[in-house]
Amino acid sequence: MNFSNQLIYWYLNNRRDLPWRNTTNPYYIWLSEIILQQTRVDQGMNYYFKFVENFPTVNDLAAAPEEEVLKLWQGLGYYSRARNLHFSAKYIVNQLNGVFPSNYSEIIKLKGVGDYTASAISSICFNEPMAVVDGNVYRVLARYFGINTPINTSKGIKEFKKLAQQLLNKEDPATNNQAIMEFGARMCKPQNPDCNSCPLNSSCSALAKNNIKDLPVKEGKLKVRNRYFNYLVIETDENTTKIVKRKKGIWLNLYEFPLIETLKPINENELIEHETFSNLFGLNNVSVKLFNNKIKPHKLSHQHIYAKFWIIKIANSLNYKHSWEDISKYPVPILINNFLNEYKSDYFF
DNA sequence: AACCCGTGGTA
DNA sequence: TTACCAAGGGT
Repeated sequence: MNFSNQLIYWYLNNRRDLPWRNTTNPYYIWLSEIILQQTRVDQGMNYYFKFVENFPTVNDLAAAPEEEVLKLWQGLGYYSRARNLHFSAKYIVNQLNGVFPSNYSEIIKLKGVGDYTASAISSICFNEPMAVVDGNVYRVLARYFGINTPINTSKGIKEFKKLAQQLLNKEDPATNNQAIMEFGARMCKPQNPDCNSCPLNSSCSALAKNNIKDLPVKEGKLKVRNRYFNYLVIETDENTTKIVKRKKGIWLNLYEFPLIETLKPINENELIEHETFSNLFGLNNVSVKLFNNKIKPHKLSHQHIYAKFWIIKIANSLNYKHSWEDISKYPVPILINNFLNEYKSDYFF
């Protein structure tokens, strides 16, 4: 048995029964693939159920306001996935008469769909012989064939795609693609792979050379940027506050409290003297109190955000019309959601 | 090519 | 605790 057929044989005896494995409806496969980008199955599962339930068809998704889509996506991260998903749903309904594209070259035109996702959908739903190359495939191929080309270079991307395509079982690309990914996720894991019970252990290069921990090779290291956020949590006499929509960068189109970002941590006096602060409150009589004395950084892939939540009490409620109950309807970053849960738990539970 | 975009699990 | 990184894609 060749490499791919051994993987398929293993897969047919070891596959998990996942909800998106019981359908070839391209809309559902698309949903699952977008949700699972850079996301573990355990983390994405409930989101898949939520999306299928709230948007049973691509028409339902297209008809929803973006805020509703982002709210359902809240907590999953990489929110451009949700924005692109929604954009592409509208494209399918308005430009393609609601018919999901049925081949690789049309599928990859969808926003948020790259080579991996187009290969996955076209093979699983339409039996098109396009090999998927995700993190699992890089790892399995690099180890088994002893390839040390860095996987995050254009050379590596081409090399692994070509090899995966050569290895692909063209009779059953759907099963082959899912087999190699499942194999990478559960047998040839990043740490502590189960080499003892691996069906390929007698011919694996990395096992023979004892360099499993060095493969796959990744180039460069991402640098983490520190940012200092000062959120202005307004409390008016009428029990209202204010949130605003983010217009750029991280958490685009999600909501947060009015923000003053600084290059270094600042204290209360520096906050009050800040230009943005005086522009907002002018000569109004406000009281300021820091909610979180202990600042725990909110860690993203390449940013550490040190957020202070300043409670601003003000009599005038003219410009601050959000009730605290309303805020739970808006999509917010986890950082904001965690604060809300601590600060106004009465309203949310 | 280099950088940006989240959150949570694991060792 | 830090570091890695997960069914990647856009610019």
